[in-house]
Amino acid sequence: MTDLPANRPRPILFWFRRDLRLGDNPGLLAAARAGQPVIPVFIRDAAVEMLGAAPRWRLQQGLAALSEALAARGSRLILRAGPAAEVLAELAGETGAGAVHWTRLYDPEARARDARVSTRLQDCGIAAREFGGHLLFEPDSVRTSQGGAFKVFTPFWRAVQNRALPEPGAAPDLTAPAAWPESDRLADWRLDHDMQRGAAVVARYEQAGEAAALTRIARFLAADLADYETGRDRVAETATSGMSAHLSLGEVSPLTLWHRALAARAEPGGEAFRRQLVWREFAYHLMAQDPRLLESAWRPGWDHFPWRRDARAGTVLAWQQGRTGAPFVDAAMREMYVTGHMHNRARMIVASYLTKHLLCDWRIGQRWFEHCLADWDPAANALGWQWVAGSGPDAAPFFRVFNPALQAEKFDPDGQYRRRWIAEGQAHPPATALAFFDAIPKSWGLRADADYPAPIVNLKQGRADALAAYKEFNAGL
DNA sequence: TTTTGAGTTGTTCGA
DNA sequence: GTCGAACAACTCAAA
Repeated sequence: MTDLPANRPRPILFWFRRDLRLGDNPGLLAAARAGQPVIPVFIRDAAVEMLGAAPRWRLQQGLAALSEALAARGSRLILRAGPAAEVLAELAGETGAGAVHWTRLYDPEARARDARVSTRLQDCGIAAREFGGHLLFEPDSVRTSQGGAFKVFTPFWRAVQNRALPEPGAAPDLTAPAAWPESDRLADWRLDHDMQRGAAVVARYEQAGEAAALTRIARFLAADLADYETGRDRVAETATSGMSAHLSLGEVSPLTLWHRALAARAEPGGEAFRRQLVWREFAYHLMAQDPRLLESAWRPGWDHFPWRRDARAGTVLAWQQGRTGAPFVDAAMREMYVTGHMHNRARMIVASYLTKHLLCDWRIGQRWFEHCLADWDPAANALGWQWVAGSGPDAAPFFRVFNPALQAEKFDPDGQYRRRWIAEGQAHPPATALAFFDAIPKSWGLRADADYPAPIVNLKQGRADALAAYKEFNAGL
């Protein structure tokens, strides 16, 4: 950075990570308001390499949308690959940038990386500034009366439900630098590579980007919020907010959703929806408190639960491939494979089936979801699995075993959801059910015109076995 | 320090 | 069909 004009203002780098939006992005707004050119950058670093196939594909969609949104405002998204500290230091050198802004993240890998980046930048005389925006409440701002961290959801909810929150920030105008640095081409990154045959199928069902998020939430608020408490359980309907992937990549901020739900004045649904946003907060607070939430049982002793091992490997495969013979479970697993999403209630049912009827370690399910879910989020996924398995904070009691058949009667009474995703046995299966066979690897050897598989486990027996295993485990705890 | 009330989403069984 | 109880005890959070 020797030959830079001395009189030109030094640009600010804005490092996008899981905040792929222009509106209500405090770090971006601060950069724009500083009156200097802003250079938006996304880095393909180890955190991107570690993503599962579906979330990495979804990231590509999100980056494409962000890039387009920036271009529409006369800006650009600069793409670079490599370790973030090196890339940012280098980019600052090329552009003469004096500061880097980004939005704070909370998982242990991101925190360690961001600490390294800060140090490296400061060593180069570049300011590193971190902003909030991924959460409604910073983890250390929600405390019990004794100053500790909440471990039960309801008191956590009560502590925050009436808090005044700032209004979301506007999408800023971004001043372009005198010259743009080089950028990789998004298509060359091939972030869709691991999806193979599935990428084209999932693409039919996914709308990525900030504009899509705002359109969808507007529809949800107008049509489904008032009846959210019961509507969100009917699995064949599109009565949920559909915000999970948008939130995961930060295409919309939780603050924006919070305020729009309040403004909609649709109770009691509005409160139920805000509770769901706070569940996301709760997961992040627990992860920030103890990152081991992501990999081991939160409840002491539960890492020694007698999960079944290799003898039942075939059952895990059947679960993953949607051929357990329990129609609700199979429909849900196929929905996930085809769309990259699974209805919230269905997630509980397939998780209960895996951990209880099949007595498989919850981490097996956690990893498969990490591979398949476009909306994958480290904190929410870990908490969800531990909650169902019984090893988590505020978890469901172990004897609460979902019966897939009964759940289907209650929440898919006319069988629409099951018919939508299971082709076998239907004379004219819908395109959704057939799409599964286009998406799966050929090595699975499944055919739409085969017979629907027989149950791999008797529901009554599976439940009894799970309760017996739990009882024995609990006696020795 | 002790006490008290409560805790996302279920199922089954018997009256 | 409907309803309440049992399923287990334990930990959390506040008074």
